[in-house]
Order: sequence, then C-alpha cells, then structure tokens
Amino acid sequence: MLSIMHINYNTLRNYILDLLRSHKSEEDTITPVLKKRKSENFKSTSSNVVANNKIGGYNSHFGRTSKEDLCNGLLKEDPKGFVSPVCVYTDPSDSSMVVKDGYQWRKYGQKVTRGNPYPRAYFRCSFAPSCAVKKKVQRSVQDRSILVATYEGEHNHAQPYREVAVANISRNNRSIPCSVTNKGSTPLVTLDLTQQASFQPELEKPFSEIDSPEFQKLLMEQMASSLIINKMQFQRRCSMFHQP
DNA sequence: CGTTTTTGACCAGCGC
DNA sequence: GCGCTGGTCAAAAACG
Repeated sequence: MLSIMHINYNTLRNYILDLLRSHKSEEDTITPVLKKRKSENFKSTSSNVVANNKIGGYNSHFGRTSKEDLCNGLLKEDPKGFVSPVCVYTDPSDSSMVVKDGYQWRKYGQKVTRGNPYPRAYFRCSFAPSCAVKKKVQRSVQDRSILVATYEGEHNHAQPYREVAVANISRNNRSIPCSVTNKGSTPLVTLDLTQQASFQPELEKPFSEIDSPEFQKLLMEQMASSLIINKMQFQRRCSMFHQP
C-alpha cells in the first residue's frame, strides 16, 4: 500500500511540476498590476523561505508564491509571526466566506479591496480570549470557486472541532493544499497528501474490522482512487491558468 | 438577552 | 501634505 502511494505521489508530483514549468514562460510576461504598497507584494529578489506551519490542525507549507495574483494580495509578510495561505475550493454559488478549519472565528470586518470585486472578510479566533490568531478570507478574482484564507499567528489552544474540520475538508470543501514555492527560478507546488486527501476512512468501524483483509483492500482502493481524483482536480485547476 | 454580523467611520502606512 | 488603501473599531442590526 505504501509503495503504491509512493508511486502515485511521485507521478502526481512530476505531473504538477511539468505543468508549472510550462506555465513559467507565460508568467514571466505578466506585468504586476499592484505595485503601490510595497508591503503587499513579494519582492522577486527576496530569499526563498519555506516554513512548515501547523494551521487548523493540519500541516500547511508556506512559501513565497508566484501566484500572488490568484490570492489578490492576501499573502503578505508579517514581521510578528508567520502568515499561511490556504486555498479552499467551495461552491461558487455559496456567497458565505466560511472556511471550515476546525476553529471558532468571529468576524470583525469586511472590506472591498482594490483589484478584486469580492469583499475580504476579517476574522479573529473567538474560542480563546487570549488567542490572537487572525484570518483573512477572500475569493480569488480568477476563480471564484476558490476561497483564499490567510492565517496570521499561532493558536495557543487545542483545535475544538478537529474531526468536523477534517470531514468537511475531505468530503465537502475539497480543499486543495495549493501552496506554491519559488525554488530559485522554478515554482514548486507542495502537496500534503497525508493530510488533505479526499479519502476519509470509516473511523467509526471497530478495530477488528479495520484489521480485516476486506477492509485493507477497500482502504487501498479508496486511496488509489483518491489520488486519481486529486490528479484530475489539479489538472482542471491548472488548465484554468491557461485561460485569459 | 447574549452573541454574532454588518457596515460606516476612523486610523496608519505608503507613494507621489 | 494629500490622497489612496488596508486594517480595525464600534454602534446598530440580526440572530438564536
């Protein structure tokens, strides 16, 4: 099972890297639109930083992205702490700005920002009064089905709704761990397949059933199909970058 | 009635 | 100094 996972992971990874290389030349021709506030834009000459942060109970790799236009300036440096973008795929007809990440948030503001017709919502963690974590959520201007959530700070308490979050992310939101990192001149997409697969095993089953060969076979089949679905989703998403 | 959301006002940072 | 913009505040409204 691990061997199959490893092979499928490498296949998927190579596929994404090939796609990104093919897009590289196109991106080089794109003129940055928003340059006014230097803090909102990453400098192309800045050093590459990859932080392995723990956000919402699952790992998220954050790096400087070459797709800041996708995230509409939501990704910016925070000198006080780390900032982690998470892209969540939602129903475009759903106008709510809710990202089910397992934490309790209180909305304290909303703004229409320049360059994006969709409003940006500001949230504070309301589970613990002492928790200073903030979250910004805004729809991508290029793909309104994508909600870009940016987390600032680190929770100082446990995740209250972890199981709900995992189930929702894997089954409903189809969340994509789509962080893009500039490694030199080549952008690198980091996929965390161990945390974000659409597959969710039947945790309510007793351990005796989980150990059974039938369940193991089912488990392997579901994992394989999950990887295929992930590949198809990324293929669809990457094809959107081709569209003007 | 307590909590959450909405929304206009205000403030600070930045570029010109 | 002025204007623009993003972020936050706080009163009012909505909600359960």
